[in-house]
Amino acid sequence: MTSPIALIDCNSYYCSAERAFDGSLKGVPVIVASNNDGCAIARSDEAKALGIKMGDPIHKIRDKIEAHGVRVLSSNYTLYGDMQRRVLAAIEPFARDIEIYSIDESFLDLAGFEDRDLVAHAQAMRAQVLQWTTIPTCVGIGSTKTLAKLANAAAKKNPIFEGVADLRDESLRNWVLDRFPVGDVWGVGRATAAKIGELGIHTAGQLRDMPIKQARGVGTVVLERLVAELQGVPAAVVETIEPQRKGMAVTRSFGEPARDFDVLMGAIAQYAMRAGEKLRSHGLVAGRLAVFFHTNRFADRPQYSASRTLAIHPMSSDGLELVRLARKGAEHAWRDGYAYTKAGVILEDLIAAELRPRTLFEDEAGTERRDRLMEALDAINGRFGRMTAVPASTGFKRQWRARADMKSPAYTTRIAEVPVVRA
DNA sequence: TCTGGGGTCCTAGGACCC
DNA sequence: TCTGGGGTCCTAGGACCC
Repeated sequence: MTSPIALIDCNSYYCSAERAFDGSLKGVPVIVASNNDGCAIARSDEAKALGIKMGDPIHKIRDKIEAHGVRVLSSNYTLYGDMQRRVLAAIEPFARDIEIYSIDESFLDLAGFEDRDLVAHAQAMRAQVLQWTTIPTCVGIGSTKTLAKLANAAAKKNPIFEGVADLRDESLRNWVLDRFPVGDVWGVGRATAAKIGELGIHTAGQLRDMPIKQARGVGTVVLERLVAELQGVPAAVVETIEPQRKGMAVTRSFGEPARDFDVLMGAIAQYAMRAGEKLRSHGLVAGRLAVFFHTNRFADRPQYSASRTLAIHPMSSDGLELVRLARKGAEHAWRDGYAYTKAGVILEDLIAAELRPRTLFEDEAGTERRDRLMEALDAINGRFGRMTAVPASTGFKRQWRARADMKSPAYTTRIAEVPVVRA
């Protein structure tokens, strides 16, 4: 008998986090926009009811926004990250182990809690999160991660569950699975849904009943595992230790297109510096750097997209070295005459800094000097804000900087911006 | 005028080796 | 006339997720 798994996730998380500090957002449609205020990435129930979809470009729903007084906010990741800590603190006593799956979702290993009424247990957990953070949540319970995820979606969609769906009971599970669109199953995307749709599989129940060998043939091992999980056979466990990350990226769309190399390089230099900072904050070094940039693929204009990958040798987290390599790649890939709207720096081949292989003829003293320089840079930028101290190559005008015109304050992480309650 | 950012995993196919 | 087989490693690209 496997122990029950729960998935708890926050409803309209970014919107809910914003509402925690701004009462005027309650009861009205709210959307949080992606970087550059480009598209809607979180919608309150009221906004969903207006037909605003995930990923809708803001400029295409302007009419709706104005007609219904939709409040649009730029994303404030510092706030969402800090609120996540508080949500996790509320959840912690209710599970044996927690796997943080995303900024607003966690899998819980409920081993040891089986003897309790798990629905009541989950309701108590939701109440705790709500009380500590004002953020509403839903909980799904099942014998596998896929079923817990599916239960969670059911709890969200169907009010009869009152926020908690426990699908360990077979007849209830069958009832839900038979009504659950296969395209909404965790791991079934557009391509897979179309492929198995042709075979007459349209519900989660039908996918569960697909012969496992056929699943392997139609999809890959991924679909095979998914069918097993729907049948209640775990193909994955709640992972309690954070796995070593494999890559990291800093990529951005520009507020204004870049037409000359220096402007583009300014953005790329900043991303490379930021990537180095991220590496160092995780105690990692990278062995490979990729730099890319491209034109706006939605625009009816000449298109160009380029990327270059370079070895970082010796492996390093030195921001200035990353900038140097990124420049080399960008120079190589550069083509005149285009309006570039997005660029990025991606680091791969990551390992812990202390495991970094030493190379022959390494300039030990030089490396150490650089390490100290980076330490000082991190200290300055940590204390006075990102981008306080930067290499001159990032430029001074930074006209590529993203728009974020409707960003909420750093309510919880910046003393000058904490909310003030007046008597 | 204006369409996000950051991840993971899997597979196929080429290079290379013995 | 007759021209292997099997393994590893790496990369690019697809699919999917939040």
